[in-house]
Formats: sequence, structure tokens, C-alpha cells
Amino acid sequence: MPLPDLLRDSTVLTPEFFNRRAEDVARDLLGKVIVNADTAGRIVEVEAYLGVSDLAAHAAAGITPRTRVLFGAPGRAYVYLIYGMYECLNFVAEPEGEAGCVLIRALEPICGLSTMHHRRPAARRVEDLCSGPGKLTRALAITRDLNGADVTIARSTFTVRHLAGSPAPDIDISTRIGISKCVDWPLRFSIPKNPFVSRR
DNA sequence: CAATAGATCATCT
DNA sequence: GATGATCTATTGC
Repeated sequence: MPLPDLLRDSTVLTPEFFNRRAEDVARDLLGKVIVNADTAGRIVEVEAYLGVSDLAAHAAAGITPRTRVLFGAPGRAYVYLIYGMYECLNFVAEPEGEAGCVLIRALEPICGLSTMHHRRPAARRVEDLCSGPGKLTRALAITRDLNGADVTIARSTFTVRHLAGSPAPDIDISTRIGISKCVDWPLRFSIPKNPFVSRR
């Protein structure tokens, strides 16, 4: 298994971590590591999506077959297809019954780089492998069959981890990308000057 | 460099 | 039937 020593001293994030306001979960996810089978990446850019009052969020539509997971237990993956072509990965936040999630927008690749390159032949540079929500799901082979998956189970192939001793990073706050409603809400968070963040 | 067209389909109106 | 929480290739300056 190509998941190396880097992750040996890591702890899997708990349901309590996700059982908070989506904005807070989003900020605290920066610097954490997403692990899926043979690849892993450090989270460098996220966006928070809130409940029914957030018209840019899928949860604004209320409970539908697609948004059901958003209103459910925290610590689950919410994966959906966008533009008929790309998958987007979110983690569900807020207590059960309240909607809210965090969109993962960019990762710094840390494990399985050659596998990622194989899955994303269009990426010319390492910085292009996971610098966008549709790019990183392809690089880590995250698809809709992971929708609803519990990422807080330690002995699972798909988890989010905290690296022992890794400090809380600085945080840039900006507005969310690619939406047409609530465009001024300051819910995009990224690690300052990180080269793996997506481009506007 | 910036701007844009086209790919492609699940979801909701 | 219209619309995206996107990405890539291509065009033009």
C-alpha cells in the first residue's frame, strides 16, 4: 500500500468535528488531509455552503432526493455531478436536521502523485492536479458512489485526517466562486499564497 | 496574457 | 426544457 509514514501519526476527524457551523468546519478543514485508497491531498481551499437561507446552496431547495444527505448526519460525504461531467466533493456539517456543508476546492497532492497524473493527463504541472473541485475528485477517484459515505470511520479507505503536530494554517477569506446568488458572502477560505489553490 | 465555446447529464421546474 | 458550486482547448490580442 502506497500510503506512507506521513499518515502513520494521523488521527481521523470525528463526527464532533463536523457537528458545528459550516463556516467553522470550513476554516478548520484547511490543512487537513483527504485520504482515499491510493491517493491523498492536503486541503488548501474550501467554501462553506449553508442552509435554506443560502440561495447559492443546494440546500436552499429544501429536502429533495439529492439534498437529503445535506440535512442528515455530519461527517458524511456529499458528492454530486456538475455540468454533466465533473464530480464535486463536500463534507456535511451542522447537527442532524440542519443543512450545511463544505465544498473542497483544492488540494496539495501528498500521496500517489503518479496515480493522479495518470488519472489527469491534462495536468502539465503538479499544481494543476488538484487545483479545482472537478480536478481533485478525478485525481483521487472520488465519484458519486461515495455520496453519503461516513468519512469519520478510522478503518475505512476514505477518511479526513489531522497530521500530528501540523499547525493551524493562516487563512485568507474571500467570496465564493462560480455562483450567481449570495455572491458577496465571505465563505471561501484558503491558505495564503499557496500554489495549489485554484485560479479565479 | 484574456476571453470564450463546447462538452454532457442529473436534477428540478 | 433549462440549468449548473467546471474544465479544457482554442482563439485572438
